[in-house]
Amino acid sequence: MKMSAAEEYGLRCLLQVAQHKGPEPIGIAEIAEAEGLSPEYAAKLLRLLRKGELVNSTRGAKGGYHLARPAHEISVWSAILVLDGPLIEDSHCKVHTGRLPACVHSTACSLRGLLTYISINLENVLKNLTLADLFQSEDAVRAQLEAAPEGEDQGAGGEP
Amino acid sequence: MKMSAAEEYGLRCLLQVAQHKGPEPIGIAEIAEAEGLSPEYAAKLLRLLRKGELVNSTRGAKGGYHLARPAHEISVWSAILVLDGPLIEDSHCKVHTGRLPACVHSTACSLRGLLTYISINLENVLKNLTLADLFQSEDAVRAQLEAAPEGEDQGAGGEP
DNA sequence: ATAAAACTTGACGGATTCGTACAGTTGGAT
DNA sequence: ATCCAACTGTACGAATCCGTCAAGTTTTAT
Repeated sequence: MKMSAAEEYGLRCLLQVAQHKGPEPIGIAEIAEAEGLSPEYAAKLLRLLRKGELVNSTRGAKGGYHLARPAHEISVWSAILVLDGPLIEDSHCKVHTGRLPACVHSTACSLRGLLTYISINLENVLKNLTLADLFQSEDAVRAQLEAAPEGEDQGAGGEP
Repeated sequence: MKMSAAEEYGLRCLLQVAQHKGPEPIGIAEIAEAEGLSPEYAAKLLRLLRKGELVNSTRGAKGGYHLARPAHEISVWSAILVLDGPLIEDSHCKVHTGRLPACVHSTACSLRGLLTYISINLENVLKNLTLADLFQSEDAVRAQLEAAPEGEDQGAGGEP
């Protein structure tokens, strides 16, 4: 139950894009410098974000990245999904023939229920937290999260 | 944000120990067979659980493992901590000289606030879920978790 | 057209995790 | 006392993830 490097640094890069002011897109060099990453690594992460349709890229001179949607419409949850995939795969308990009612493992797979719930819980919490919210300070983020524990919509969109 | 193999299989092995009936401890061979793991791998995971003081071991003939405490006093959270360590390390944002108010990263480390909150949220949810609760079916586990969303004590102990 | 800036892609060592293998130690049963 | 079941610990190859590198492609500016 750890956050992967791709998630952490990918999220940081995404925040750099979101934070960038001005009509011109932000370049990889600038993002990499701001986060202390190599330009190549930043590029790799940005590519992930682009494939996840969280950012768009402009090529050529004066090119760079910009958000695909406004910051307050991009949820932290969607970024995590793009950067690291889902917490629990559909194939977690592989069904052999297609007619297996319980998990192949002996403990009747109460673990699957646990994992599913953890995933749903996390999704509910992070779906309503947007990039715009993360601009605030550390304390403000915690306050924000605690104010809307679950299933509440506070003006953000999140997933399309 | 994935569950590691050690967490998953370690939890399964722990459940096998908890589920075992009778005064005699359960052996590695039996646990491994039940979960479809190699005896050596099961032994490795059980050793972790032993070091975390979640199980005790009896050596010699007729030896094996038994829970260190009753199943309803061992929380899923404590097992996850033992098997995979904390979600966020204290050293996550390393402080260089000891007087740095903000994270060394440029985005003022709203990420740390995010991570801290995710960790606390998960802890609150899983602290009150015990091994005994996991014996139930998948649906029952979800119902149980949804019934006690946060910060409620329902008779379990968890950490010593 | 040409050059320069910027992104794209695949491939590559190094580190960590996964699962296995094997030698060593402990302790109950005969 | 001896044997054997059972746990303990280290060491190892395989797979995956991390981060880097170099070659390639696209686009703007001159």
